[in-house]
Amino acid sequence: MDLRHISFRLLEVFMSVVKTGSISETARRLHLTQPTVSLQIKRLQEAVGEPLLLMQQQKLNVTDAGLELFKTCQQVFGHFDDYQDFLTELNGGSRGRCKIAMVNTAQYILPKLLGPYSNLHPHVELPLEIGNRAEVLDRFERGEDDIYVFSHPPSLEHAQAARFLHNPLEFIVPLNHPLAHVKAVKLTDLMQYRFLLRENGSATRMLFESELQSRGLVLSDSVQMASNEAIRVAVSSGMGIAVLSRHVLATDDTSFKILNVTDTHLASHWYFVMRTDRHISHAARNFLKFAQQHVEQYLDTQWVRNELHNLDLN
Amino acid sequence: MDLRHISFRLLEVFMSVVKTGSISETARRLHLTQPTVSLQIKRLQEAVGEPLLLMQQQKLNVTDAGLELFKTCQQVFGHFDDYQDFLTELNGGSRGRCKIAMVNTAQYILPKLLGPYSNLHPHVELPLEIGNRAEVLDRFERGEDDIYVFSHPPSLEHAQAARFLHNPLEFIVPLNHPLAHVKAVKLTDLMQYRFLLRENGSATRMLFESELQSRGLVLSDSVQMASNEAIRVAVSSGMGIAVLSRHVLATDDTSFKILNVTDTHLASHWYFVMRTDRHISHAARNFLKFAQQHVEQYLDTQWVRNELHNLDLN
DNA sequence: GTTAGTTATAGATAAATATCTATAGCTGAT
DNA sequence: ATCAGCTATAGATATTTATCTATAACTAAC
Repeated sequence: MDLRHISFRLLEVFMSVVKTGSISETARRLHLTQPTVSLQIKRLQEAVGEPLLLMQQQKLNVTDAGLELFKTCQQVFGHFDDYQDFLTELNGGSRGRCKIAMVNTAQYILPKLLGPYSNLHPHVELPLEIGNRAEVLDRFERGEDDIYVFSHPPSLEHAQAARFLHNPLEFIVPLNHPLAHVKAVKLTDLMQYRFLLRENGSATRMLFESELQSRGLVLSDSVQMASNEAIRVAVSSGMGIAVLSRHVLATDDTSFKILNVTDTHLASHWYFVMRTDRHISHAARNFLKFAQQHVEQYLDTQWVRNELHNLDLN
Repeated sequence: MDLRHISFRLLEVFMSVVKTGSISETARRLHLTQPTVSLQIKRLQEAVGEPLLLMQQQKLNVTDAGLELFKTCQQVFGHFDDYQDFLTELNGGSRGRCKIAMVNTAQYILPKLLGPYSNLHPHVELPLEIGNRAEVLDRFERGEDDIYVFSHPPSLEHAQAARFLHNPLEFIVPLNHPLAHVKAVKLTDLMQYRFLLRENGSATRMLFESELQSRGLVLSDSVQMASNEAIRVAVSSGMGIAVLSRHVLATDDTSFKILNVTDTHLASHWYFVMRTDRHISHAARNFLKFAQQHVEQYLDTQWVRNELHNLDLN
C-alpha cells in the first residue's frame, strides 16, 4: 500500500461511496460527475493495491479490505475532527499559551489582571517571566515571549506598545527620619541622605537617575539592593530612603512615610508591548483584548490609563 | 483547516521535520532538497491555516498547533499501520473469506479438507453453500462465490477448473434383494426394478440418465427423493435400488449391498472451479494452494486425482 | 570577517491530479 | 424493444504538485 499520494479528499470520496453504496449517488452529493468518482476509486484501489469495491450482480459490494479501510478512515477522520476542535479552541483564544515577560515592578499589578483572565480561560497556559529591564529587553530582542510589560518600551519598528497604567514613583523614608514629618520637601533636600537603589538596569533607578542628572544633582551615598521588597523593608528599619513605584507600596503600610516632594513628580507608565514581526499566539491576542476591556475593572481606576485600543489585535 | 489537499506524504515530511527538528536534516533523510521540504511545510501550514513551526533564535520551534498535529499524525499513521497489517494478512491468505459453493454430494468429502485448513487459518471465514448442480451453476453464473465444486464443470471461457478426486458411482440394493447375492450383473438386469433417484438437476442423476439414454435403456419405475441420505435409507429398508456416489456410502455400512455391474462403470470427478473474470480472494487462492498440497493427506488416496497444479493461483 | 550551516524565496519544469464531456456496455423495468 | 439508470473508459484540459537549481539572508563559530 502506498500512502504517499493518497489525499484526504480521496478517502472522503471513498467513504461516501461506501456509505451511499453508489458511485453515481456520491457524485451527486459531492457535486462531481460520475466518471470522476469512478476514477478516484480506481486510483485509491491502485494506491492500496487491493480491490475495495466490486461490482457484483449490478450492485456495488465492499470487499473485506474496503470495509477495513472504511473503518480506518472513520478513526482517522475522528482524529482530525479532534484536531479541528483543538484548533478552534486555539483560535478562540480559550486554549493555548500566552507567554508574558515583565519587569520586576510589574509583578505587583499584573496578577490582578492575570487572575481573572486565567479563571475565564483555564486551558490557557500563562508562563510568566520576571526580570529587570535589561533582562526583559533581552527576551524582547530574541522574541521569546508573546507579550512584554515595560515602563519604558523599547522603540523598535517591529513592535507596538500601548500603555494601560500610570506608575507614579514615591519617595519613602523611615518613620523616625528627620524628614518624616516635614510637610513639603524639595528634591535637593534629599541628596544628603543615603539612598537605597535597585541594581543598574532597573527602570525605576534609570528614571530617578536621569532626573538627577538633568537637574545636576548627585547622591552623596547610595546602597544597591536586589529587590523592591528588600528596599521597602530596609527603609522601614531605618537603613536609608528610597524611590519606589506606588504600586509596590501597600496603601495601608505604616512602617514608613511617603514624602511630599513638591518639585519632583517622577512617574512612568506601564506598557504592554508586542512584536509585530513574530507570530503572536491567539491566546496572547485574546488576553490583550481582555485587558483592553477589563483594566478598569481589575486595576485601581485611579491609575488606569487605558490606551490598549491602539494595539492592532487582528 | 482544509484537509482535502493534504496528502500523507505531506504529513510524513512534517513528522520528520518535527522529529529531527530541522528542515535540512529532513531533506537529507528523505532524499529531497531543502527548499522542497521548506515548501511542503509552508503548504501544510497553509492547509491547516495555522503556523506549525516557528524559527526562533535560529531554532525551529514547534507551536502548540504543530505539536498537536504531530500527535494526531502519530495516531493516524498508527491506524494505517494496523490497516497495512490487515492487508498483509489478507494477502497472505491467513485472513479473509473464502466462499465455496458445492453440489450436494461434495459435502461428504470437502469437509475433510476444510477442517484442517480452517485449523491452520482460524481467521479465514469459510461460508459454504450447498445445493444441487442447477443451484450451484446459478451461483457460478452470478459469480457469488470464490470457489465452486462440481462434478461436471461448466465450460465457460472465463473459468478454470481442475479435478482433484475420482467420484465412482455404485449401484446399491437392499440386503434382501434378488440381486443381492448375484456375483456379477449387467445394467439391463436392473431395468425392471424400481430406482430411487435424486431430483432433476442432480449430477449423479444426469450421469446415470445419459448412460441409459446412450444405451437405449428406459427405467420401468422410478421414485424421486430429496437427498442422498434419504435414498440410502430407503434402499436399506427395501423401497428400491439406487445409484449413489461411492463417497456417500460409509465403507462399513452393511445395511445394503453394492452390486458388481460388469458392463457399466459410471464415474465422474470432483473439480474445483474458479472464475477468472472475477476477483478471487487471497484466502480462496490460499485454500486452493493448500488443497493442491494436501489432498493426498486428507482424502482417501485411492480416489485422489490431484490435477490442481493446472490452476493458475498467482 | 570569512566560513559553514541554517531557512526562505524565486523561477522553472515535468508529472500528477482533478475535473470535465462523450460514450459504451450492462441490467432491470416498462 | 426501448428506456432509464448504473458503472467504466477514453480523451481532453486547466490546475496543482513535487521537484529541482540558484540565490538571498541570517547566525554561530572560527
